[in-house]
Amino acid sequence: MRPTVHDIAAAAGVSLATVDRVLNQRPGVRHVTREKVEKAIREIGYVRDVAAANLAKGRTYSFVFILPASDNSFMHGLNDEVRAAVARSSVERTNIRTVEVPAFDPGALVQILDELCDERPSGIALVATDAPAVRDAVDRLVQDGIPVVTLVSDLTGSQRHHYAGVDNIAAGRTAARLLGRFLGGAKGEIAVLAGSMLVRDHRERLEGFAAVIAAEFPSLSILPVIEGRDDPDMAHMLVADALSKKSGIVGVYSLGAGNRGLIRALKEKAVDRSLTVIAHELTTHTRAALLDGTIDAILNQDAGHEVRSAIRVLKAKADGLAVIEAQERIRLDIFLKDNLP
Amino acid sequence: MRPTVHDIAAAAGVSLATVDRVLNQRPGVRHVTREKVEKAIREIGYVRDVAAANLAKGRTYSFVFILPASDNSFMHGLNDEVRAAVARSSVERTNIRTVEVPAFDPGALVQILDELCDERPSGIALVATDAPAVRDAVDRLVQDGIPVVTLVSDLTGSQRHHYAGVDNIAAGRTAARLLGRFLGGAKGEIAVLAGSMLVRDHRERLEGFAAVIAAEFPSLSILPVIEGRDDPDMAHMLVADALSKKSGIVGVYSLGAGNRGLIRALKEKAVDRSLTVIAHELTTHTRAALLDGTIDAILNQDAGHEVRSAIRVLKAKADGLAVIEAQERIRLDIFLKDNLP
DNA sequence: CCAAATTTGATGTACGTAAATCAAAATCTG
DNA sequence: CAGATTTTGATTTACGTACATCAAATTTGG
Repeated sequence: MRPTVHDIAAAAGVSLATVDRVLNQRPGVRHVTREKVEKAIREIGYVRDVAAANLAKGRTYSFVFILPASDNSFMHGLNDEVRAAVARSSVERTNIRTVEVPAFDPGALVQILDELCDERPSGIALVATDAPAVRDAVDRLVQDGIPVVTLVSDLTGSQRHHYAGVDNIAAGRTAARLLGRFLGGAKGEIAVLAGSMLVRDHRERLEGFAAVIAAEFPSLSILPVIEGRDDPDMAHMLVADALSKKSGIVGVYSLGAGNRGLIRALKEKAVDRSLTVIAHELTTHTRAALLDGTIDAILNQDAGHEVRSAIRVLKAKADGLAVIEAQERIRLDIFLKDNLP
Repeated sequence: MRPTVHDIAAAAGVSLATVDRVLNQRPGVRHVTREKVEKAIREIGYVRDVAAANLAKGRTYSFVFILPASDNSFMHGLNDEVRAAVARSSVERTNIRTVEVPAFDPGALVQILDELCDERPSGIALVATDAPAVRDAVDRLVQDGIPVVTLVSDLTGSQRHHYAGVDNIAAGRTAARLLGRFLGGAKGEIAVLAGSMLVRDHRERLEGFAAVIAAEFPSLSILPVIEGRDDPDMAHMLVADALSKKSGIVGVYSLGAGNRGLIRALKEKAVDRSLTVIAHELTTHTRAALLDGTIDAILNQDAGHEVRSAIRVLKAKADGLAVIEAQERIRLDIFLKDNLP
C-alpha cells in the first residue's frame, strides 16, 4: 500500500498538522523538525496523491494559450486543437482560455504577457515570436513562479520550462536529404519558400536545410529565400514568378505555411517540369497535393500532440511533478502518399 | 462549476442514495425513478469525477502485459518500457504485471489468457500471435467484460477493444516508395528479410511493400522472402548467403527484427555494392548503421508510446470513459540520419 | 385492506489530502 | 523566572464519490 500522510507522521514521530505544514511549506516549523519530517518522507518513499490533493484543494488549473492571429491552415488547426482541449477540460478540472495576438508582433505579445503576470494563471503556453523583449517578459513570468511553455516556435535563451514543438533544424536537414535523395544526383537549383525569417522555426529549418544541401548534395544550389509571410496569395505570386524566370529549378522546399498558394503556382507553371517538392504541415490542401503527385513528401508537426503535450507539461509543472521526457518529445512526421493518417 | 451527485439529486427530485443506486447500477430502484435520474444526468451534463470515485473506492487498476520471450532488441525495448511504466505505476494507482510466453506459440498464449479469465484483472495487453484459437480466447475475455488491447501485432477478426500499434500495410507501402525513390529508376532485385509469416504485422508489411513495388516501380523485382525468425544469427547467415549468390540485388527491406545479423552481413558482403537498405525498428544497432551509411532509412514504432497508449486505453475502458482517438493512433516514425531522437 | 415486499430517504463513514482553529507545550527574551 | 513568542498537537471540516445501514414510505399480492 502506498504510504500516506499518516504514515509520515508516525514515522517522524510528529503530528499530522506538522506534516501538513512541512508538505505545504507553511510557516511555524522548527528547522530540526522540518528535517525530521523530510527524512521520514524520503525514507518511506511518500508521494503525494495528486488526485486527492486536488480534490481537497478544489483546485482547477487555469491555463492561457497565446496564439498568433494568422490566417493559414496550420494555425487554424492549432486553434481547433486548443478548442478540442477546452471541450475536454471540464472533465479534467482545467480551464483553458485562448488569447489571440497579431502575428510577428513582439510588442503585442509582451503586453499580453505582462498583463498575465498580474492575473497569475496556473500556466501559460505561447507561440513565441523570437525577440529579446519577449524573452524578458517570459523570464519575468518564470521568476514569478508561473509555468511557461513555448509552442511550435521556441524562444532563444529564455527560461521557459519546456518547448512543445519539433526540432526545426532536424526538420530542415531531413527535408534536404529527402530532396537530395529523391533527385538522385541531378544538377539544378532549389527554390525555398518561407514565411518570415523573424520566427525562429523558419530560420532553423532553413539553416538545417542549407547545411545538408551544401555538405552532401553539391550538385544542388539554393536560390535566395522567398518570404511569403505564410500568406497563400503572396506565396502564389512569388513562386509563380520564380518558376517563370528560372528554368533551372528542379526542386522546391516550402518550410512555412501558405501552401495553398504554392500548390496553385505549381499546378499552373510546373505540370510539365517534374519538380520534386517537399512541404511542411499536413492540411487538406497539402494532403490532396501529396496524393495527386504535386508534392512528394510532407513534413508535419501534429498540432494536437503539441497542445496535449503542453497541457500535460503545464499540469505537471503546476503540481511540481516530473514529466516523462520521451513522451513529450514532439516528433517530426514524414508523410508520403502511403502513410497518411 | 462541475455538477455533482448532489445536483443530480436536486434536479431529479430524489435523494442522494437513489442517485447513487442508479449511478452504480445497484438494485432497488423503480424503472420510472431510474429514468428520471438518468434524464437529469443527461440534462445537467453530469460526468463522474473519476479521481474522487477511485479515491472512494480505494481502487487500484491491475493490468497484465503478455509479451513474447524473443531475444531481439525490439522486444527488449518493449520490456524496458513496460518496466518503466511499472515504476511509475504506483503513483497512478496502477499495478502492472508482465507475463512472458514463448514466441510464435498460440497454444501457450491461449493457456495464459484462459487463466486470466478467472483472475479477472482490470485489463490485459498482449502481443498477439494471429491464430483463431487466440482470437477465441480474447473474445471470451471481452465477453467477460475485461478490457483487452493488442500490442504491436493485431488479431484478425477479434473483439479486442483497441490495437496499440502501427498500420503495418502502410509501413510496407512507405518502405517500398522510399526504396523506389531512393533508387531513382534503377533496375534490379530487392531482398526482403522477415521474421516469420505467422505474425500478422510481418505479413502485412510484406503485402504493402509488394503492392507498391509492383504498381509503381516495375523495374524492381522482389526475391523470395527470407525468414530469419527475428534471430540475429539466422538472419546473418541467410542474408550473407543471398548476397553472395545474387549479384543483381540493389536494395534490401528488412521488415522484422534481428537486424544485428543483417548489418553484419551487409558489412561483410556489400561494402562495395552501394545497396539501398531500409529496415524496421530503431535500436542501438540500426541507429549506428543509419549513421554510418549502411542503412538508408529506418521505419520505427515507438515502443514507449505503444505501452503508454495501451495503459491509457485500458484505464479508459475500465472506467467506461472515451479515448481520444487521435492521441492513441500510433504513428510510423521514419528516421533518416538527420532526425534521429 | 392488511401484511409482505419493494422502493426510497436520511444519515454516517471512508478514501487521502488541505486548511483552519484553538489549546498546549516548548523555546526565547529581557 | 515571568511573560511573550514560537512551535507543535489535536481536532474538525471539506472536496466528490462509494457504500452500508436503518427507518420510512410506497407499492404489490392475496
